[in-house]
Amino acid sequence: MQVQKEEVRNKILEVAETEFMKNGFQGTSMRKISKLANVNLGNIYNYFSNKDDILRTVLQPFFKEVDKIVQVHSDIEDIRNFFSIEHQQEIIEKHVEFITKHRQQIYLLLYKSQGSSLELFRDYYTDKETEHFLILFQRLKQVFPNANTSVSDFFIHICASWEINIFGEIVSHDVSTDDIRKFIEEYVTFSINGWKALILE
Amino acid sequence: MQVQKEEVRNKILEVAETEFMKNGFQGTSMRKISKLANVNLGNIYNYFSNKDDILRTVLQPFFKEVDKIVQVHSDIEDIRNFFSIEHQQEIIEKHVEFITKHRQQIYLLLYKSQGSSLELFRDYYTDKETEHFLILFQRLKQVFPNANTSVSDFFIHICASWEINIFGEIVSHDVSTDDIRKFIEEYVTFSINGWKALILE
Amino acid sequence: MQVQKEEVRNKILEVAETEFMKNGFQGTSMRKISKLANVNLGNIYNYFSNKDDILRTVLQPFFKEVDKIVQVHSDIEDIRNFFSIEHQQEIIEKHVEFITKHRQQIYLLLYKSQGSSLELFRDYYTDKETEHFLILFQRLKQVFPNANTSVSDFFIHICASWEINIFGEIVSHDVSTDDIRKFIEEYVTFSINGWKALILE
Amino acid sequence: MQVQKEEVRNKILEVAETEFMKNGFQGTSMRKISKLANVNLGNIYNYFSNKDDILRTVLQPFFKEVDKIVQVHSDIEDIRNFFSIEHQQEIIEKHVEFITKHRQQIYLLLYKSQGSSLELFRDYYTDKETEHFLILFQRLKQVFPNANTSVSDFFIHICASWEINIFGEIVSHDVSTDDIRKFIEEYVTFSINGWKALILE
DNA sequence: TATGAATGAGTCTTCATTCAT
DNA sequence: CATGAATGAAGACTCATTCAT
Repeated sequence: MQVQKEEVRNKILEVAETEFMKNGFQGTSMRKISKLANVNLGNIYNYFSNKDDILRTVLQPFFKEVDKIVQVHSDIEDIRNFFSIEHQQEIIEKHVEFITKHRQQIYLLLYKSQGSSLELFRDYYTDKETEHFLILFQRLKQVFPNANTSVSDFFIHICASWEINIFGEIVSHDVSTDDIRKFIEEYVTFSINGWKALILE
Repeated sequence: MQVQKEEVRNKILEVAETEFMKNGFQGTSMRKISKLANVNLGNIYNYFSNKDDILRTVLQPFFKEVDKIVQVHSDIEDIRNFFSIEHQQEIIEKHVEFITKHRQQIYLLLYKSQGSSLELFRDYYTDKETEHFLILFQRLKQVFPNANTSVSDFFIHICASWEINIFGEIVSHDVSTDDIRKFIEEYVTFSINGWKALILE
Repeated sequence: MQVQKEEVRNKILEVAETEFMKNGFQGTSMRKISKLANVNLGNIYNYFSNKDDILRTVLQPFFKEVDKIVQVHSDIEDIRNFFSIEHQQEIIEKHVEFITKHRQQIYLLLYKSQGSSLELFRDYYTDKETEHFLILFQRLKQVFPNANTSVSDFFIHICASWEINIFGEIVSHDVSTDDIRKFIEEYVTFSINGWKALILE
Repeated sequence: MQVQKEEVRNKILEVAETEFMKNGFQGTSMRKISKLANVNLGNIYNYFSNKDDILRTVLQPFFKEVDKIVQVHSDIEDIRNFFSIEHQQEIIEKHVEFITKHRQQIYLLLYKSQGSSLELFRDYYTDKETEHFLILFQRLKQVFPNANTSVSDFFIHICASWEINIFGEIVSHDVSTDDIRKFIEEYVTFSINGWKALILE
């Protein structure tokens, strides 16, 4: 009984996730979920309180980890290491691991959640990331007093947004892990030297 | 008479654009357009064949220019000048001009066209941009045979996507022209040095 | 065309009124109205904005007159005439005329509007009536200073409520006009002597 | 065990009564009763055969006594005493006692039972009361052959209905016992003199 | 060209009740 | 007795589009 129940619940979530990804939140009807999951329409409401709840539940495992990732940036103990390739690699490795794990959810959240209560997640996350970039800059100023930290807020915002965009692109394109790794190296080289040029001269 | 008709047509387009931007393509009903435009619901179908057609027409002036912009990169007569700040400035200045002019349409297209036939425009445009990046690279190789042009396709794709994302961020945030200019300088400095690091060493 | 339209509209109202009276507001579904009126369900919403709107429209002719009736009491120019049988007859005659005219609507409003925005009409009307009774009493005190006007507010409330109840009973029972007239005489005799006993001793 | 079961049963009835009174019979769902009573939805059907049954059970203690009250009028041993204030006081005192005791049930029955099998109780009760009024009149005629007992049936019906309406008003307005008593005196004075005027002259 | 009524399938959600366990 | 999943119909309302006039 308990097993059967979990089965139905999971079937609903599974079907919903697929459909949301294919046709978006607004483009997916409860009827369709009901039919594809082979679960009586009304019965769905014994498992979830409404359509939005299904989406939130689909994304639950993702949200549980997303905060951890966001906090990674704060743990900058030695800012001097920040520009080291190793450190960057490490950070991004964690991100990519995260991305690979939640590929589908990220895609759903970034591109297919319009009309749901989560449609503003992208902005929320961009703002969070921007905050971390700014904290990073304050630390930098303390350690390198001569650094030019007058970079415009909007550029920082753009960079934060870029990161999320990168996540989006990765999850949109089914890039192989190897390609991701190659890409990371390029990205790190690219941005470290970009930042250096902006800040240190 | 013809003038009157144009008025009706334009009123529909105007209202539709506003509503699409506010509530998205799927979130906007023909009824609402009809009411807000003060044009009879059935009559709308004398001007446009369906809802999707309205969106496409709204974005028509934008599409007319977008190809020009896309082709800008191809006109690289002297690739040696490519890394010059002046040239980059010029290119991006054109982009910003374009962005400022079509701010609304870009926003609509990037964030609010889900459910329409244009929902894949972002991908289409990214691909176009990626192509241009690749052409640029071939030219580069011809001129600087020693350049390391083994940058991964995915990274190039990411950069093309970044550009579109930047467009999206700009049109999403009502940045002042001055801030845009400051931002461009930073962006150019940042990316030129990023590319240098990737390619020339 | 215009004629046909009115026909449909009236058919909806007619069917709705009948069904509301039979099964109450809550007990009547839009589907049923649609079927019985032979009007496409969605099309009903071209005529009325929602179910409640239908009820309100059904009762509109009633509401237009109800305020007139309510104000009748205020026009007491000569309070000395108040207890005269003629005056009472006149007042109630007007009421009965009103009741006979809007028999169905009153029934609907008093007994079958639960769940609609009009479900509190009975209370609203009772309060209005109570107000008028109280005004009447102030006038009485001015003219007959020795009158005992210490009748409890609740009793006055009960009498106001009684009136409405009488309306309800009349419309519930298809009483003939003759019987109504006979009843009025009895009611007037009964209540005038009741009030005399309460007030004048 | 048996005690526990009684608890469950009572909890259901208690919650149902509250909800029926708040939102009416139709406006209360089994789900809500289940949740508020903390009793499994399906399990409710082990105690009651359906929603209507719950309402009927809620009102059972009331119905058990209502017949006694109705019969009070029949026990007129000496019709000569009928108009005595003492006797009327006594009768109505009993009614008020009854009302105070079953305040909630009366309210539920009179105003909130639409859609249930008891929605016609008001009519049933009015008819019963009317019968008693008529019996009373026959007795009166026997004792006072000169009395004018040609009062219209409808007026009697109205008076019976008035009583029920008074019950309704009392239970609707949380009148204090003192106010009820004051009101009764007024009511008795009022109606006795009303009847006198109608019958004895 | 303009009207707005008509269509029919669609939206999400809730209902009372039943059933296997 | 208790559970809570299952059922199937129903709830009000909206949709893009078509059509006769």
